[in-house]
Amino acid sequence: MSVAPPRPKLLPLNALRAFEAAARLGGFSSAAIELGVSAGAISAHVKALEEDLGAPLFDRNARGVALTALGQKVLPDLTSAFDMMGQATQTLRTEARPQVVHIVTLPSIAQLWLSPRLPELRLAEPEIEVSLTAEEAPPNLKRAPYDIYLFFGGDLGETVSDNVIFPVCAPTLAKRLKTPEDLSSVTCLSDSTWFNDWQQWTYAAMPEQGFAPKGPVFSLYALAVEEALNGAGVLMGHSALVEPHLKSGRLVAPFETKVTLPDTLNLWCPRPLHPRSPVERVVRWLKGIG
Amino acid sequence: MSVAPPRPKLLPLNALRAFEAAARLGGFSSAAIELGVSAGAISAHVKALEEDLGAPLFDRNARGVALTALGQKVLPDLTSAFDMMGQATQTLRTEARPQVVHIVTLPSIAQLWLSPRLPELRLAEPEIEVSLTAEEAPPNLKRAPYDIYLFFGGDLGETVSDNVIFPVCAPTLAKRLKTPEDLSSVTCLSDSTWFNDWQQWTYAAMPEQGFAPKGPVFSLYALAVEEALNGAGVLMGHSALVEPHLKSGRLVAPFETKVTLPDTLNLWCPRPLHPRSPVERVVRWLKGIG
DNA sequence: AAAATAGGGTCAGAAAATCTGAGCCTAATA
DNA sequence: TATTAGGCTCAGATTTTCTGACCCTATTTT
Repeated sequence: MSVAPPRPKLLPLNALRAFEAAARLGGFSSAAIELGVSAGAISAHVKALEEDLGAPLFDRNARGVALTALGQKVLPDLTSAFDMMGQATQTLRTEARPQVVHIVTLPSIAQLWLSPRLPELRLAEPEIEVSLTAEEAPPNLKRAPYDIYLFFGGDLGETVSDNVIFPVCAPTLAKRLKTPEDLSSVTCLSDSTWFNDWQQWTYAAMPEQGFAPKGPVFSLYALAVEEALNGAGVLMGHSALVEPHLKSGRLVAPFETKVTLPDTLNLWCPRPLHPRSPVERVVRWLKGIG
Repeated sequence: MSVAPPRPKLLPLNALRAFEAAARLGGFSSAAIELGVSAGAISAHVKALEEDLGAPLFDRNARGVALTALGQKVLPDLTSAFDMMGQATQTLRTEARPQVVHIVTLPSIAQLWLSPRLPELRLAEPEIEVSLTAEEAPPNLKRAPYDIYLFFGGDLGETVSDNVIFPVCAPTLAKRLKTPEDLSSVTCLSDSTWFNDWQQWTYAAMPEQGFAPKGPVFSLYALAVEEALNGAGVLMGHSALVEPHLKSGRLVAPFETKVTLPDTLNLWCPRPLHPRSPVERVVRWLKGIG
């Protein structure tokens, strides 16, 4: 027996959160993404926690980390605690400003689909405030402070819009495109996260030929749309996202073939919808415009 | 409807903890004590939280703060969440180092009662490590990382030692004290938190006379004991705390009258005791020496 | 009525925490 | 043999948090 140093401090909440995320997601880098910090920050938090405790929580391998028995034992409780905390803070936020509806979606949807339609909502529901956040991937449902998630694919939620793709371009460029095979002679604009779109469509339009798009790759779909409007090349259009430009005639679809992707645009809400609540009203409106 | 600024950040955990403590304890200063920071820190945390939320959590009055309806609504959930978190972290700590037993008690008990007896425990249970923390008041049971609480009074737990008080002093000084009335002619040492002891005892020893002790007041009982050993005055001795000195003869009790206070030294454990666990073994030992 | 007390607010400066970014390491894969 | 994925470390920068001193207001006490 010995007398340990006095004053066992409480464990730091932020370090616990880092550990919980790393343990739940199975790695420091995933945790870093979820919490929006660098992996080094997670590593430091976990290390601090382990030093506080005097026992390791992870076994480190070159290929990643694995929970120790200790880590496995406490993870479920810790996760529940943080879930509960997330629930409570969400309630707090909702009660504090009930008129604000927090939507999170892809940057492209935010900019090309939702944003142009918001004035209409503003007219229909003047007392509702929409907070719109763009994320490349849907954040943790139980933790993040959003009321409405709008992403392609996933099992949750219900379809708001089909995901139909087909090439589009400026009218001037369209004159040079008679058949799909002509695509190999022009610049093809791509979005980095949807690079496969070209494969998908050309497989349907000209199944007997391989096709590799030649042209710049954009990290933001909206940038690619901008370039297409400028006549810089042919873009694989997503129906929901290019529809306004098709209507206005600034973009045209040179080919007949359209491919419907299985990953539709889905809407889901982590919390129950109260009838006539602002969230419910926005959801209803979103379903209506899909 | 309007589009609010993007990226609603998660609410800061530490600010939530500050708010929860302030709300539960009914004031910023109490929260500051519980969390071991200054009141200004709590104030800042709550303010930050309110700004994040865009709604007040407290109504400020000159005499203190009162929860708003919003604050009242979310407090129970938040408290549960933090309780759960405390529970989880406690499990974590216990599992990480099962051989460590965390005891929290008054500085006087730690120094004068427990510390001298620890070598005995060290012999009896060599593989147990005791972490001993001194606090003026018992910390929040559900949150603080202690296994054993040892304080005077309170409704919880069970008595480990009676609380009997009577004047003590160095033998040389004792010669000048024949009757309790002689106390008015000598220096009376007091402990600031137990200042009433003199009242209690003199009421029993000489009920017909008022008595106000003249002499220095110490913030630490152990300091007062030290002074008494030096012959600097008469101290109101607590049986458990001066017993070793009485045995060794370095202090003597000049009067017969002893007063048993209702606030006994109580031991309690916030968590269930597992048979033969380190905590259970230390508890058994503590009860044995009381 | 004046003084003392209790509880908060605010501010500047100080201290501590946290984060990043670059480079290193290891094992698995190509 | 590269390359990749995943982590580690460290220094330095940034942000958060804390303190301590001061002010303010309403009770309570004198």
